[in-house]
Amino acid sequence: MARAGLTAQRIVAAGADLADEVGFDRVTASELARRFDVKVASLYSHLKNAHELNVGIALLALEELADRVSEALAGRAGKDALVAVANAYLDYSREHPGRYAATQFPLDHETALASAGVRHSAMMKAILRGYDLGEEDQVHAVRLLGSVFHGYASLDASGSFGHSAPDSQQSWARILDGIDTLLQHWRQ
Amino acid sequence: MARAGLTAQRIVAAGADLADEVGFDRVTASELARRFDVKVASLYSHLKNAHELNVGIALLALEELADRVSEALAGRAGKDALVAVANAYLDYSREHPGRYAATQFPLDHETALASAGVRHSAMMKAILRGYDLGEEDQVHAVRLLGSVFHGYASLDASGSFGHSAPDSQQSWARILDGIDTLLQHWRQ
DNA sequence: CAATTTGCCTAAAGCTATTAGGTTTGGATA
DNA sequence: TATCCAAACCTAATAGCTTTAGGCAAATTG
Repeated sequence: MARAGLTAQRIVAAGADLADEVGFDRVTASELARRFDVKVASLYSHLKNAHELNVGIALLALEELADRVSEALAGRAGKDALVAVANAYLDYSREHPGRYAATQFPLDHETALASAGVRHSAMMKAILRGYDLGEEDQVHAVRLLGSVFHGYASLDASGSFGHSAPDSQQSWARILDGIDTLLQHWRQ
Repeated sequence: MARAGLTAQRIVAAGADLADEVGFDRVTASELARRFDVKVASLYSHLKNAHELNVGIALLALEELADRVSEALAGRAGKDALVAVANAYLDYSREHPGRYAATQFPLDHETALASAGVRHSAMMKAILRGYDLGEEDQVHAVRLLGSVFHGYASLDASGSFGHSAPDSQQSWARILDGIDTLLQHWRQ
């Protein structure tokens, strides 16, 4: 019989698609095998185990998201940059809920250092160039941005902002206004 | 043989403890059965299925957390209230990571309405009494608070703020200062 | 103390993950 | 072109988790 042409890459990519369809936590090697019309064991020639599959999806998602953020950040500064990056995160989490969930998958230190997570930190700091913050305040501000972006995306995805007026988009705009103002006046 | 004295309540409570030990996503009926020294099938006389177990843990955690927040909020206003509530969330997520993760478990609309989630919304709004916000801005502000509290707790738990200086606690204080200021000047 | 309900058990089927070892296939090489 | 070999895929088997069905024993109740 013809070969399926499996690759760690292709399996991980299919896993990412599956995650967006059914949720990151429901990605199983069995289902992927079914989709490739292949026996489950065959996947294990390409992946050490299910954990490695999850890590792969996480890394893929972090890269994709970093690319989008990078694109959003290019040629922008100050509030423009803030809003563009914030929307890049929120849009990604909405378009790719499974992939976005994967970005939260805990990576061991070494893997994390080699991941696009590093680019994410750098880009968060880059946003702050438009605001005048000291070295230490930058760290605090990056943590605030991370919390707001991730927290909002997470609650938005879980439907917490569901069907109560005013709609989520308005709150998001208002919150970003607020964060912008806050960053401008960060120094007491 | 003597009976174990199982109850839906007891099983859910044990599940919550297990969640804190090994993570919410690794809570299994099998492990709980082992802990009660009982066969797995026996649990199914008390719980419809594994999903119901997860929902139970989520509801338990939401109640506990609401109690803590309520306690923190009592007799406080303005920034005092903000900080106390924020710390209630963060402390709970640190002391009970599994339970905290459970609070994020998606509940169907009906269950959510009957849950302590309602108290949480109310208490968030209560924080804002100390700040002078219009009806609509309150919704936006509640969403901001939710995002920051949850986002920070989530990233803190995942170790994102891990071992890089300055430590997480300082950022948290600084962020709450910022949010307080922001709420004071929310009206343009 | 008998009757009935309730609690827990045995048994079984259907998933998923993982490992070990065998066979086929397709491309490289002689 | 014939052969070889490594990679790709398979069969088979073990083990754990979930869920259902039906049975026996312990508690409760009259």
